[in-house]
Amino acid sequence: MWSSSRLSREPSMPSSPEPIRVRFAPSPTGYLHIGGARTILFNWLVARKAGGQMVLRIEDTDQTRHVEDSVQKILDDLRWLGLDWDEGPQAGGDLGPYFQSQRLDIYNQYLQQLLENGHAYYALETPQELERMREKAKKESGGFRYPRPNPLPTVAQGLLAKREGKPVVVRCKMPNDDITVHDSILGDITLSADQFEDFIIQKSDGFPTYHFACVIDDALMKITHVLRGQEHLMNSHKHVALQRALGFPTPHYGHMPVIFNLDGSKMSKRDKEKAVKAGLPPPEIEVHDFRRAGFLPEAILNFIALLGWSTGDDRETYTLDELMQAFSIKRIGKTNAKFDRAKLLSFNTDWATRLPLPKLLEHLKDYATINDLPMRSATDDLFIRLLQACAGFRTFTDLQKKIGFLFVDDEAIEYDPKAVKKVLAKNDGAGYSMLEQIRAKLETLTDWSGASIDALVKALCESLDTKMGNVAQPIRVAVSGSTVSPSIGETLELLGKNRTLQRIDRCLAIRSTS
RNA sequence: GCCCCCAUCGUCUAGUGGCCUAGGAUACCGGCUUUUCAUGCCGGCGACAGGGGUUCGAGUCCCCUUGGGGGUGCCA
Repeated sequence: MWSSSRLSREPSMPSSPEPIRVRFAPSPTGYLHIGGARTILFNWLVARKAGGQMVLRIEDTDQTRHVEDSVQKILDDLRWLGLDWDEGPQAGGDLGPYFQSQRLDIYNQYLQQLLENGHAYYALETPQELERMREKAKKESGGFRYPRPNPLPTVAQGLLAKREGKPVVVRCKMPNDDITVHDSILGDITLSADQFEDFIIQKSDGFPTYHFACVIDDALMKITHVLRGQEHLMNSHKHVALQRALGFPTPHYGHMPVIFNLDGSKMSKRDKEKAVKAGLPPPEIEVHDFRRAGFLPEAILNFIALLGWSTGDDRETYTLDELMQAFSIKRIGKTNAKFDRAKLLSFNTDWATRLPLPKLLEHLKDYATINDLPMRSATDDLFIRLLQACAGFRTFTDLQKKIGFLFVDDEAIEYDPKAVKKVLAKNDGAGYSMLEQIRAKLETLTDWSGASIDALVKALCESLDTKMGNVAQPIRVAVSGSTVSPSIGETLELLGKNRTLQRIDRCLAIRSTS
């Protein structure tokens, strides 16, 4: 499952003294979001192309939002995508721990430093007080910016309040000068000092906020390049201020365009609940949704790589290895993109015909397993035959719809009323009569192979001077319950002679009792 | 409200002053292939948000307007 075809990697360039190190830092609040998948992809591509390292770090500083098992789920879907990491959970590394919740001592140490050198101070407002201030400011001027207390609470005062059990936070004292962030995608972004506010770096529960933990960890883990979503753009100035206060270098930043739904709304996992409530099928939002829906990781990766990045030529099909060769931060765009599932579908269809059989087999087994489908117990040989019989399929779900009848008991086949009416019952039961004729012929067939079944059907068509559909469709409906299955020879061969005849008999029997 | 970012077919995008009567992909429409569903092949429809500049010449540079997005959390 771990991408064994280790992508051909250039050995790291001996000429560059500073190896490129990137990170992906999800917070464990659920499954891996498709936008997060693109974030790690771009980071991964940068690292792998340069022979650098990929760090995976878990940002679990919000105890209230922590979701059980989500780290496991995120890692599992990352592996399924074929994206690996050199340091982090399950990979080890010298610069850990890689869970922020296990790094509290480290954060506290730097916090002391900032408190001592005056770059940070204790703030004593309660959340309720802040809320009131915010509301008041909103009414009066439309926006709230935390006013720095004058004089600042002393460290002694802060400590005392803490001991008394009051909610005390630590805030970063922002500089009085403008800050310019050099963004490799957007260019220089300058924010004037009057836009800054002294933001919280340690919460009253003793945990660091995202900004603080992120800046310290990026520095300590020697991260050189930070590619993240544009929603973080305004955070960079805070991060740069913190880096300066702490004496850390600033990594290279790049803020990527954001991915939205086709209607312009945010792609949110809540979209799924909303759709269900409206009686609609839930849309795929998280990587796991796509996995469960029968998409191929190669197609997903290829598709999301093209959301906000392109090479400039007309080529659209890339393997992960090819993406790595072609990738360049310089060619990341600035424009937000909408996620078009129809186009993903076409990529998937393409990859379904392009991927070598063993890969397809691996993915199909994964699909059958995570969906707990009856076909999951099939042998590799059978899976391969199914894949071949369904050539041209778009997703594994389409394949499942096409051959699912093979894994249902003969007595449990449900007949689609529409199919029965159209193919069997119409014209005074012409289809049933045809079925009786063909059943007799099939029974005498000794060589039960797709080719000879097809030949038999063809011969019957010719002798009756009728179209293939008039013969094949009644059989198809009789054995599968629907009008869709692989070619008729293939369908019957896969089912086997006994089951074929049994199903035809049952179909005819049901007719006479209704 | 304030601050920041963005702006080419419905969608993803190519395009960095003349190669653009704007290219590709997808979607859609039509045709062909076909024993079902798909696939595949051929053809068609379809965009430079608006207004000012700059220039011999603007999708490409500048300004304004409009539109979209983001930030303004003891979330990340």
